[in-house]
Amino acid sequence: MTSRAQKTTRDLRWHNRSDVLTRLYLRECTNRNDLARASGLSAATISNVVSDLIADGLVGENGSQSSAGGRPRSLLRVRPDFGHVVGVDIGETEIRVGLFDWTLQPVADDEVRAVATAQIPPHEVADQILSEIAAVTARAGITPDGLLGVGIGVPGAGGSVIHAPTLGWSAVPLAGLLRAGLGFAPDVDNGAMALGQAENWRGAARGAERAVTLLLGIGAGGALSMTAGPAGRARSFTMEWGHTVVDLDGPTCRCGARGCLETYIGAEAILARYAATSGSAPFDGDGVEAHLAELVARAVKQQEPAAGAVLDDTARYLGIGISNLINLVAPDRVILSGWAGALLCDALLPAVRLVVRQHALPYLQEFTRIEPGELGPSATALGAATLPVARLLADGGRRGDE
Amino acid sequence: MTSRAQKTTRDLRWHNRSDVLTRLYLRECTNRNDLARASGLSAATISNVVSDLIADGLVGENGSQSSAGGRPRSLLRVRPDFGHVVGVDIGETEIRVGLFDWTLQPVADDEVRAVATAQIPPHEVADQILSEIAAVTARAGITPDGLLGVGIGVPGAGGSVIHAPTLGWSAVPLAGLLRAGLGFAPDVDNGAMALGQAENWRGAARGAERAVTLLLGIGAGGALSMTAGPAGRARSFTMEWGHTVVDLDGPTCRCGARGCLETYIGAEAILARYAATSGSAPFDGDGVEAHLAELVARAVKQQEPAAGAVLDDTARYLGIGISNLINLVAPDRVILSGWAGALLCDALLPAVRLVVRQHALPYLQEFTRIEPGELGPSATALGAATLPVARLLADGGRRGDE
DNA sequence: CTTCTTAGTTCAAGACGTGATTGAACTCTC
DNA sequence: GAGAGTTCAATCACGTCTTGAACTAAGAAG
Repeated sequence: MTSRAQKTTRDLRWHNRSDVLTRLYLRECTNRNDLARASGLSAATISNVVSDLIADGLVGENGSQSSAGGRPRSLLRVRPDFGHVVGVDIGETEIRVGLFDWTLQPVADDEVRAVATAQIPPHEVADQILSEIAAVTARAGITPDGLLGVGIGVPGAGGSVIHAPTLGWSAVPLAGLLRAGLGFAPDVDNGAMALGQAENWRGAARGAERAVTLLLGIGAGGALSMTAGPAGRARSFTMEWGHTVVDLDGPTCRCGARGCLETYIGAEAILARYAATSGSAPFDGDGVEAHLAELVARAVKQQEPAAGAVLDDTARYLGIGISNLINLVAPDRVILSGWAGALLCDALLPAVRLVVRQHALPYLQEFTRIEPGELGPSATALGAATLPVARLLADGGRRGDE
Repeated sequence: MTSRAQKTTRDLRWHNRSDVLTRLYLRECTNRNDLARASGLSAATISNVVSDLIADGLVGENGSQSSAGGRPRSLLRVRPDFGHVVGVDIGETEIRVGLFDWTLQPVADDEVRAVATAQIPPHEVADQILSEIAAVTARAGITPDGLLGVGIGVPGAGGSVIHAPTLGWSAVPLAGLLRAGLGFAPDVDNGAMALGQAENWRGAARGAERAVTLLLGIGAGGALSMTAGPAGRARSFTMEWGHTVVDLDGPTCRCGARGCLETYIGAEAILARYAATSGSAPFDGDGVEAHLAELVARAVKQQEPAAGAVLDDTARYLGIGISNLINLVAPDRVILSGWAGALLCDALLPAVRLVVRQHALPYLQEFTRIEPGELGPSATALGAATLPVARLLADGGRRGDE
């Protein structure tokens, strides 16, 4: 109930420390002078804070840079060897576990385990996660309790209890299930949101003030992350974009409503539409990714009009769905991600942009750029890894005991 | 560019002052002890801050309240006589100017001037506003330059330049136009957002963490306001809800797209639908409010099936539009306001709630309450008046010169 | 070698919040 | 009805913070 903003003079220091550390982490600043200018703090304070950060091993001096005829600036950089984090991506068909240093450089190849997550009870999912974490850390010669944190991206809503309709999870205390095995509580949150944060820090949403990250796959999730103006910390929330109605009398969606966007741009919906128009065998639910990839390939080669038509329609639906988002939340960046997003982007992006230009309100779309995600297939695991790092940055790099 | 969060120990004080003042203003706390508990500050600090606030005339002691066998608590209350604010509602057909004390109690009847705001140039609108402000303040024996601030709600997006499609405004520097006449810059922002803030403070959205306020009229605007968790300040933004597509192949909207929600639930759209089904004379564009009121009356009396059917459809469209919002931003409160909202609420609310129950995702709608606005016909002017007050609270009650 | 320029540190001063202590105001019980 | 108990509020010494100014460090230019 009591507000967690800084109250005492001591909190003030932690706040400033967090500010400085975050700027260094995001590489907005590389020396003490920059930091002073950007943060509005005095050079004296920067000096104090930076020496604390160096003493704690979070930051290091890394050579120097000559300045126009004066003492050279000593370059400051976050030290990758401060510690490691793990990112876990819980998908519908697999669990992917990545190990990164805390600057988000991968340290080992991801551990990927095929698991029908929706068909086994949550506590077994938790066990699988623990064993994969043990495997990936062992392979890198680290013990799990030496980690700075573990982040977990789920296809649902975050909090202490997880609701994830696609997994059939309702009020699952995932963090609690993992706490005992890890020795500390992991950071669990929506995968799209986590991915959005990763794109914000290192990917296609760098510099955006209000970015929407869309996760296209079998479903269509989304997350809005706002840097919240010059004052506040970044703030994100999840959007069930796939379950917004774009056709009052459209087909029935698995959520029960009619005409949800997902029934038009979900991977299975696209394949079903193709099967219907091309007269080919109806899609049987297996190997969605491969089928969609083939469909896109055919359309690109322009050998098959039916494939092209299906993708044209998809572009229209996508564009309308994105236009709705633009009119509602006025993002300055829209990132298309997820495995289906990656497949569709090359072929569809120009068409989608055109549809948006026709549908979204001009004064809103004017500032909106629509871009493909830049973070590749393990993007969501990387995104999940940002969760504990974000907490670390917000705390100014405080370890548990300090 | 430099972040405006508190850096120096002095900013810390202003921050705490703002916190305390806001709690008193919103009547979350009524005495020093409450304040200490709620804010997390020590009793000593509360004591200091409160005496500052009293010395500055922002807060007064107002009797006392017996405590369980001890010294009675002295009741603290924000002093209405600290100053006045003006709220201006720029509608499509009229300008309404209200004078309030800074606790938002009306001081004089609103000045209302019928102005076809879309048909005269912005600088004339500005002149009209200035003369109405002069009139309403003169009537209360106040001079405009003694005001704490002036807030202006526009049907569009805020900032230093206003975009308001319904008025045909594009990049109008309204604040600049008014600055010279007022002697200070007014706070200009979206009307729905301002209204949302008012409902948040004094109306149907009290206590909500994430409230969506919908402004129903000829168009359909919306605003999302978040209290942003325990740490941050409230944060709001505008949504062009009326221009989200709910029917891919629906009728063409004035924005150019097809199947916008506005073409189903806009007041004129409802009347057009009625004219079409009842075979009565097509709506001629004049006296929208009266026509809609009559339609609702007929439906309620159940004398005319056509009227009832039109409203049933309207409830369905409204419900779907609201469900989309719930799935996207997961509000815990949805407020239906605006003149059309007021007319429709009594008749439609149960039906709307039912539609939402069927369409929105269960785990999201579970926490969402849909309520009519509580603030009456001058709600938007009142909302506009919250704009300068919000700034005052955020500054801890700092006047310009301090 | 001296002077200039820029980067970073040190130090005293001013401001803040806190806990402990004290004072104030009222109720309850004997 | 007087003292004990209780609750509210103000005061003060202390530790911590940021800041501006003075100062040191380190290289460039002349």
